[in-house]
Amino acid sequence: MRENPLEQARLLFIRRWGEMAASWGISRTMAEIHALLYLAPEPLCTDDVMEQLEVSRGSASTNLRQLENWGLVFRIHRRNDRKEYFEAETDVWQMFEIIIRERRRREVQPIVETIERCLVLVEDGRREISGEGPIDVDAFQKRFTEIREFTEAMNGVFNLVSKAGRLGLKPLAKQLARLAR
Amino acid sequence: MRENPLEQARLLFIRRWGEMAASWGISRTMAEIHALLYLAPEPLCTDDVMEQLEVSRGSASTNLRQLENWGLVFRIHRRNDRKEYFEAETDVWQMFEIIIRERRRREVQPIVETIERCLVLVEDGRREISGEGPIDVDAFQKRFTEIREFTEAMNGVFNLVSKAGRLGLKPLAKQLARLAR
DNA sequence: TGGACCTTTCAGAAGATACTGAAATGGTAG
DNA sequence: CTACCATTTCAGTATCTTCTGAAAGGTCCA
Repeated sequence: MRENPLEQARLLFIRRWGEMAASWGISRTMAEIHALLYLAPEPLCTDDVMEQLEVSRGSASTNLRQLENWGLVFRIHRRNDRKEYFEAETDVWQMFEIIIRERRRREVQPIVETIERCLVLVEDGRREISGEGPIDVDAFQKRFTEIREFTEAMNGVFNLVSKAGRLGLKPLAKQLARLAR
Repeated sequence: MRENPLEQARLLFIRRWGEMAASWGISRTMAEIHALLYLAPEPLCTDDVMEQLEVSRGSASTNLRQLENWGLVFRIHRRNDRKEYFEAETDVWQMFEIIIRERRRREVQPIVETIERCLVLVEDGRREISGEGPIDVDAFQKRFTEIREFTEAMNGVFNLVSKAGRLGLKPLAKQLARLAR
């Protein structure tokens, strides 16, 4: 089994996927579980995960739950079997959409709201110090508006890409990509 | 100073930028320093950073160096002044390009290479087990090719977006974005 | 050459994050 | 209701990351 190339590929991918996740603020184990399920030909149960990745029951449970919350993994019940099985989303475009949507909600939204708040504060400040001092309020404000414009543009780009994926327009995305060169 | 709205905005933004960074695998302090410099009307020196963010000299030095390595911050020398000053890249499109280019090089490239390697291994495995057992090699291989296609498409999209920014075609990016709705 | 001034480095400390193992909880069938 | 099986929770622990403070390293000028 150790020198079976298919098995080698499987283990290599799982390891690398976990390593990469670390630099993206995702725990190594969670990513490894995701990779394991992504490659699995059929749903796995908690004990399969524990055994294959050598993690504790607690860790497996917690991470599977989190993956489920992200919407990247589904819980499956089987008749005459109390165990729960888990299956990964295998459409990479769908995965992309899920990840972007969730990260936007959890991590981008707060900064967008902060920018809006900052712009309000800058307006307040501008009124307060009108005709006073050498402070360049315009330049200060510009830093905020530019970030806002950027996030709006990015928002749109991601919508476009995910729409392209959803409609099965993968070739279109490629086409778009080629345009850029 | 505490109730000056401009100052409030500045502190709020720095705080939030640092918090957000944590979920993206970037250290809080490094992000705060970046935000501080991004909003600063003129270059700051190490002591300014230490004072304003209440961090040690070692931390300031290390993080400034890292930001410089990323290309997000520039080191500036002044005549008749031994101190070094630091200034942030303020063009957000440029920032985006830098961040994507660096993360791609450091974090996406390894997974791409792994995928290629996996595909080679799968071909080896296919030969080895030809006409044997019930293992569905095709399905297994498909998981890898789909990720490869996806990364290629993404690559192209990012090239397009960064080109749009580079050419000053920000309105185009917005237009593209609107298309998606 | 020596001293003033700054930056970098790094060992140890602090802090954050994730994991373990076991107890508590939940749910199902007899 | 009880026994059984599986999942969840959580306090304690391990591990990894980042920070601190001080010493070492550079550089410039008198």
